[in-house]
Amino acid sequence: MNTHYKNKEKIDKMQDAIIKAAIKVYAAKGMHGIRIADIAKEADVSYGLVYHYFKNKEDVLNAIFAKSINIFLRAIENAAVQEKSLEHKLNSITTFLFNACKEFPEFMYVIMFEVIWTPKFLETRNFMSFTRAFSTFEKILIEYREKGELKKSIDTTVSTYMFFGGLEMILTGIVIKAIPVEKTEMFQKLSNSFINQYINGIAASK
Amino acid sequence: MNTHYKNKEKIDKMQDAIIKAAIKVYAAKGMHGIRIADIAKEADVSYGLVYHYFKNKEDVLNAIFAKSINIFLRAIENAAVQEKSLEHKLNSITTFLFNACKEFPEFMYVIMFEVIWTPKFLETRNFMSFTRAFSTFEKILIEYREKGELKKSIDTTVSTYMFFGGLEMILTGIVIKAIPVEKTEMFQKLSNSFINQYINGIAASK
Amino acid sequence: MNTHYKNKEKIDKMQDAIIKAAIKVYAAKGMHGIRIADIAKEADVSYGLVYHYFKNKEDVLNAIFAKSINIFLRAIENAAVQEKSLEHKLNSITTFLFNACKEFPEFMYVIMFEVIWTPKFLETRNFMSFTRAFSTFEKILIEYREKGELKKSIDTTVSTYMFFGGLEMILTGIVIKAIPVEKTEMFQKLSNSFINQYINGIAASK
Amino acid sequence: MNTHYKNKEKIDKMQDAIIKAAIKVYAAKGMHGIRIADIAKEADVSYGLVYHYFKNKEDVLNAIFAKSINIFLRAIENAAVQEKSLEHKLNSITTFLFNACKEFPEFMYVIMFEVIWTPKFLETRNFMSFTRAFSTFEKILIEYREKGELKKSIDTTVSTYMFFGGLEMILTGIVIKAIPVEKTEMFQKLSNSFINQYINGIAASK
DNA sequence: AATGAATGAGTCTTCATTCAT
DNA sequence: TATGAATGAAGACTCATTCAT
Repeated sequence: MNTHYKNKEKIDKMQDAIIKAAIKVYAAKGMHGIRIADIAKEADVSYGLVYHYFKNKEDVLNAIFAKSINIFLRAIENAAVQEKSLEHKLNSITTFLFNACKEFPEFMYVIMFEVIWTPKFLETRNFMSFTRAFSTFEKILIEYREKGELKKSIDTTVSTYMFFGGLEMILTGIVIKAIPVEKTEMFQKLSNSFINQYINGIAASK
Repeated sequence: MNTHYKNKEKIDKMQDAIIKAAIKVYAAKGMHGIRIADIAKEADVSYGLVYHYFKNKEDVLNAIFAKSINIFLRAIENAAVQEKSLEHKLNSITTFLFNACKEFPEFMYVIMFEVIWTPKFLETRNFMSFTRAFSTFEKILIEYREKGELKKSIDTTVSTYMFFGGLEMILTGIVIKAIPVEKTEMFQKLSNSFINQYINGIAASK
Repeated sequence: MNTHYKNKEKIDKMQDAIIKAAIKVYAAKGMHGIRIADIAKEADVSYGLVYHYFKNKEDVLNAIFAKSINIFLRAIENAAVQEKSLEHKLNSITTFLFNACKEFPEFMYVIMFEVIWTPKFLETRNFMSFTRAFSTFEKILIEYREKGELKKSIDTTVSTYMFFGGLEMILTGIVIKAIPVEKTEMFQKLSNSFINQYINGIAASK
Repeated sequence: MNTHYKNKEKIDKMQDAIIKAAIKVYAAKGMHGIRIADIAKEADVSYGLVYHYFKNKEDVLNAIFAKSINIFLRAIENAAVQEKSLEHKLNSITTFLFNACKEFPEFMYVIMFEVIWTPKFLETRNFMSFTRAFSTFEKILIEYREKGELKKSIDTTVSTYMFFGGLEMILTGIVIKAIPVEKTEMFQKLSNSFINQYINGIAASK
């Protein structure tokens, strides 16, 4: 009865293993340097097998993107719905991403470097994911501006871009080790500095 | 008058034409999608000729980078030496880059998307260029913090990354037309919003 | 029975088939005229497949050499260890090579023309093979000179070079059909003439 | 009046300079490694100029051969017509070639390695030159055999091949420095050893 | 006569993808 | 399922040759 079900599980597990391997290779060789043969070797399967689980290379690439981008979106959307202060919401986003950097640096490397800025992804439906993330965030800002917690004068679009741009650059700095992070507490310090400065920049003056 | 001199000029002109074509192709196809044949076609020369002016593909890529990165560095270093207020300095950088977006969007596209974030460039001597830009900027912040114009508490590294990250993201938004800029004045408005929020975030409270 | 073993065999067989094809092409077009595409066509495989079995063109060329030179070395070293007269030893070498000419003329053509005299092979480790062959042969001469069977006055180095040079030239003559060999017996006659004259030239006078 | 004549001279001089350069390149890079650009650089002219003096690459190659082979032929044919003993004749040939090795090693390298054994040259009219050299030499042997100075039993074809083969191998040994020749007298010693052994091998027993 | 910029055919090599086992 | 042999399209690069100056 559930042979079928079991197979489905197996397929999912295999696909996941291949995507994980693909992300590693992606991190090491970049979007265009990535080769099916390398992915297969990293996943310790034959390259022929990759074609059982994915239609073609493009399909693997899309899977990498889909898996990666979700981490981002979920963090933001989770934050958006919380009944908390703006600072809490921002903190929830940054903490999540800083933790990801700490725990899956390779993964974040891929998000930071390859997935986000590859023109290919910006043009297609993938772009929508970012658009959604940005507009979800902007809505938070608008909400808090209307509550009077943020300056009336701020350009929420600019503020949104500054948030993601600034955060991304710091994460990148960490990932490429231009910003050294020896102790775990450092992550929290960086996160706090970032949020403080960011909120100071837009908060309504008391 | 001087044949030798003329030839040198011709060569420079040709190299420049090829780099320009290369940047266009780069903008359209990305770092790895770029093909010598396309560059040649774009420059309206045979692909064999590209090899008269450049040793190989790598050489062309490096030339693109060298040409691109300079725009960035010069803007920052020019700003650093001006005897003006912090706001003026930041404005000088942003204005320069916003103008570049307006006048050479393709060019900026390349800088934003390909050159800056390509792992290849982050590893080698090219990375130094960015390091230099970042540290030049950080020195400005430190200087003004010591003058008492900025909060003692700011982490200048975080602030530096936020500046470049935020600026880059906005420029990117413009370049990919996610941020629509119909009128030229818009550039100034965006620039002002950005600088205001940025300085508000770090300025010492009066 | 053992799949792994079978694969190894298959690989060896395929490599050998490609080398054989390569030798044919080599014989027809020479060291530099040889093209991977031609080898593939001769072996009746796609040129992509050549790269499954060999790293690159250089690798194929080296394989040709390795296969070719061995025929030579073995003949000489086998002869050296035989407990027989000098005449027998020389005969053993010449017979072996004459037979090779008869049975694998293309193969010998490659050895004679391309492998032996290609500067590329003279420079590297390949040269060592020849050095070894020559010095193995010279040791035989020295041994027989000390036994008193050869003139004390002979310069064994010159004699060694004369042996290989003379033999090579005759083999070449045969291979390019400048020396016509209609009947098999002719080989023995040529071989005898060569050895007689050679030994007469160096034998101690009775 | 003799402007025309002068031009002819100039042309000859230029052609010769280019061929000399070509031989150097030939010696360094071999038949197929040779490039017009290299020849031009070696001759210190533009590569375009090569096409003023030679129709194409093939033409240059042929010129190299023609110039090279003549050295060989003249030595042999001069020897043939001398009214001297066989030993004298052989000595005249070997001395000439050993001297060439001493004085123009690059030149001889080309003859030894590239020109002689390149299949291309063996097939066409160039082959005739060698055929002629060999048969001229064989006629000398036949003449002396009839005079009773050489064994009736020798196979003059084999003897001819042995002469050229042995001589070539020794010259090659010298050219590639496998046979070290520190002092000039060494050449004479090598030459003597060679001729002695050679003649011993074929001379009628007294 | 002389130069070297310009051309493009020819080759090597890589790698996604297919398919027999 | 799983393997890896086999295929061939695609692209970098070389170099003989032409031609405007």
